[in-house]
Amino acid sequence: MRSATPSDDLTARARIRDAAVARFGRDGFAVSLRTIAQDAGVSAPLVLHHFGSKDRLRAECDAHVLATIASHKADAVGPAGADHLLVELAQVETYAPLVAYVLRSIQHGGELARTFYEAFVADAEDYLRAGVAAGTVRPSRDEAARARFLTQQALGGLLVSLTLEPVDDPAQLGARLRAHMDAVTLPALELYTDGLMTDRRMLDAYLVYVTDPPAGTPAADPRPTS
Amino acid sequence: MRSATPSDDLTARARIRDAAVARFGRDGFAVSLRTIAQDAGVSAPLVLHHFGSKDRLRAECDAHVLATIASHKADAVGPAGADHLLVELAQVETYAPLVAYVLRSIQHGGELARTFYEAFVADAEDYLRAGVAAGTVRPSRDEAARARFLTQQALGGLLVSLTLEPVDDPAQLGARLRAHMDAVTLPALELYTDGLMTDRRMLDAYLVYVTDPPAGTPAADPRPTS
DNA sequence: GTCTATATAATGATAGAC
DNA sequence: GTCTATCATTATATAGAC
Repeated sequence: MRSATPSDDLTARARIRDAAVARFGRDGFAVSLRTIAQDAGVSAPLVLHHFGSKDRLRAECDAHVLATIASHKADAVGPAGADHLLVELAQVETYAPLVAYVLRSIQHGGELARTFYEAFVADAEDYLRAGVAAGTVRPSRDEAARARFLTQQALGGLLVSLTLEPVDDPAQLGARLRAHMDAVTLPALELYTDGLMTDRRMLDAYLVYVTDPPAGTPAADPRPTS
Repeated sequence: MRSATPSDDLTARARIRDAAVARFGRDGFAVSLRTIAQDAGVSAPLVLHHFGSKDRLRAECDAHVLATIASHKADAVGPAGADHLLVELAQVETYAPLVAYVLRSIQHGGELARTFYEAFVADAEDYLRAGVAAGTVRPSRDEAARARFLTQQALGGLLVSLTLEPVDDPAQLGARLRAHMDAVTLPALELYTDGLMTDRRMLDAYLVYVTDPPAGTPAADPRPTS
């Protein structure tokens, strides 16, 4: 294994790839190849010599980020949901750019985003199932929908927070995400512990509605949309 | 009052503005002025003649969307949160492009996004306060943080869903958002009614931690981050 | 593998006729 | 107010020397 020190002691190809991951994550996918080349200390055409096109460069970044995070997932997995994993990973200086890239990816959509999202949903489902089995988590009438819902909201909340108040210095991403967790932990734990409502009327009304829909109204389909 | 039929019987300036709102909402803010001009049935330089620059055109779109939605908010306000308002508005054909624009705006960040977000948070705070006063909503240890949290998550969930599975035909935005609500209602109502946990241990542990933080650890600041 | 020089296409913006 | 013609800039991408 090599030292994890960035940019030193890497093939130009890898240096370009890392620079691209960092820039894409920092500024979005509209950054020019020139900027990336400059970051990597090479000329713009060399980027294309190695990767063929901007799209293929991005695809390679996707693959690299996916593989790297997947391989280090086992380490970081605590009692966590989708957002927790990202927040914890971002604390490690080496992984922060990858986390930024993942978040940019989800913000913009695309294949990698869906892949990560589905993996997060699957993780959540596992974690919730274990909780239900252990008796610490209440069962749901639709476990799959709940896992999807919780993941979507947690990830979305993180994204909204980060989009509306962007991180200027990439080195501060970890601190920024930690601040987000700090702001969110109390209301989240309150909600997860006691809920929001004082009675069951709304839930009961919905359950009646969904089993016996009023005429002319299509029955609500509890299948996931995304 | 004029008929609401789009594109007909409007000054060129207004037609351009509407075309820009629709295009920006549909394809994002990277669309070219030429495309917008074509949609409006005018030449590209005329767009600049009327608005000066692309940035000022976008600013005008922001202002128009904000004013229009604000003026029709009173109508649509039911027992709703941030997302509910947008979903309901998107059912009305005339407002769907404005909703798409707002969502794009939040996805990309910027001034309008923050303005809308803060308005949504304020609405949620009002609505929750009324619920607490009426005895239908449990009180929170930090009402402001809870309003922010719920708004952020609801809006973020909507955004993630829409980003990962984008709407192709703009006319279907309303149906798409309704499908999102359908997928989300059951788990949301379950969570809001019964919570997620079967005991209070995690919440109690956090409350102890936050009032008496372990040495060396900075006390968590429950202030909002965004 | 890496560069300089260049081709090509698209964008925001301007000039000036009508 | 609206157009056509055009400019300056920037983007991705290619050709070919070293």
